[in-house]
Amino acid sequence: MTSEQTWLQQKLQAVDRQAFQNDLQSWYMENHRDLPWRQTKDPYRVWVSEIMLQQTRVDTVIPYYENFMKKFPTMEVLAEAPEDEVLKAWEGLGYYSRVRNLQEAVQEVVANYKAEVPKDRKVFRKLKGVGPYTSGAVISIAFDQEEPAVDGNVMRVFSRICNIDEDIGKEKTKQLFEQVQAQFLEGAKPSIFNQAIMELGALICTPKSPGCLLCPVQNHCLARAEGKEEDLPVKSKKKAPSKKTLSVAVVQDDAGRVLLRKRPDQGLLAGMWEFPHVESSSENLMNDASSMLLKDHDVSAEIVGEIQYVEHTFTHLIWKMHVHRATVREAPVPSETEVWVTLDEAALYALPVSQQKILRHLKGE
DNA sequence: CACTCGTGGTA
DNA sequence: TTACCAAGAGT
Repeated sequence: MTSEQTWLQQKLQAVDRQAFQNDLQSWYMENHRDLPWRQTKDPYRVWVSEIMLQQTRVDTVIPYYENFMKKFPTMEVLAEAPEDEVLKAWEGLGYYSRVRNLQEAVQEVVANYKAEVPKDRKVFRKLKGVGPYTSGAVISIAFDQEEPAVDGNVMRVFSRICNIDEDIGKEKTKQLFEQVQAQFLEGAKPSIFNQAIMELGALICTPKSPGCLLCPVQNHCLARAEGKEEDLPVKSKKKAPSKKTLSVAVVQDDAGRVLLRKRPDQGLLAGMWEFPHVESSSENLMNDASSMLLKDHDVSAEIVGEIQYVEHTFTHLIWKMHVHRATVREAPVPSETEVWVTLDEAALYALPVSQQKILRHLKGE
């Protein structure tokens, strides 16, 4: 036995895991929220909910989930849906690769697994967008298998319960907590237990000022016993987002239609639609927009001037957008990645929030 | 490992 | 206003 395993065993032996299970599961049965995806064990629905919930709040997800399941009630329907329609259903939810990967994975399941979600975690794990957490979550919740599913809640709760001060930002730490959770899972009701840990993290064992006085497992908590609950989990700080100055062109033809283009299918905002823009220095905004339009869209336009300034912050990036109006007499022929549309029609395309800010401003003028 | 990849809520 | 956060995965 390695020293690491010995260290872990000491941590685990300090907690009565049997009693912990009982107290936690009883609490969950009495106190859990009645969320839409908890009304079913359909693995497809559980899967969709887990993808949506990645890095996203429950309150945000609920309306998207309802709409998505209404539009794509089965894996067959989602598999055959046009990608633009799927992206539109995800508009505003962020991390758009999630839904592109989900559709690709669902297509794979329909084609190669008789439209049934694989019950083997390792098989399910191979699908696009299904990582260490999601594989365990869907398999344990939908199929009630004893598999760990380590998310931020799980690491926060167990770091406090077991007084573990490893940096939860590290990949290796996540693997450590998979071992911890696997130990706690033994003899539990997997579907209940895993959801209960996450529910506890969401409602009681919160990042800031945890509700220890209301906690069903406060008597099992090593951090609480030492008054260290506010100091855990340990998490390294993220670096500040970098800034980019963009020159944006709202190109309008004689009929009042504007040019939208589709972003590449890789990288930031993949597959979403946008007003054409180019990274620019703040001194050459007009010229850079003009040459971008000519080079990328074969459009010779007259840039009239700046009509809006918008800042939009991503997780790791800040766009400082200088929006210009430009006019052309006759719109060129559209392509796969270019459309000329009225402002009302523009709303039918999947637009990220940054572009919705611009569109709203145009409509308000 | 470190970085990319969104958005809206909160202190 | 800044900073951090919320059921992570891909590269």
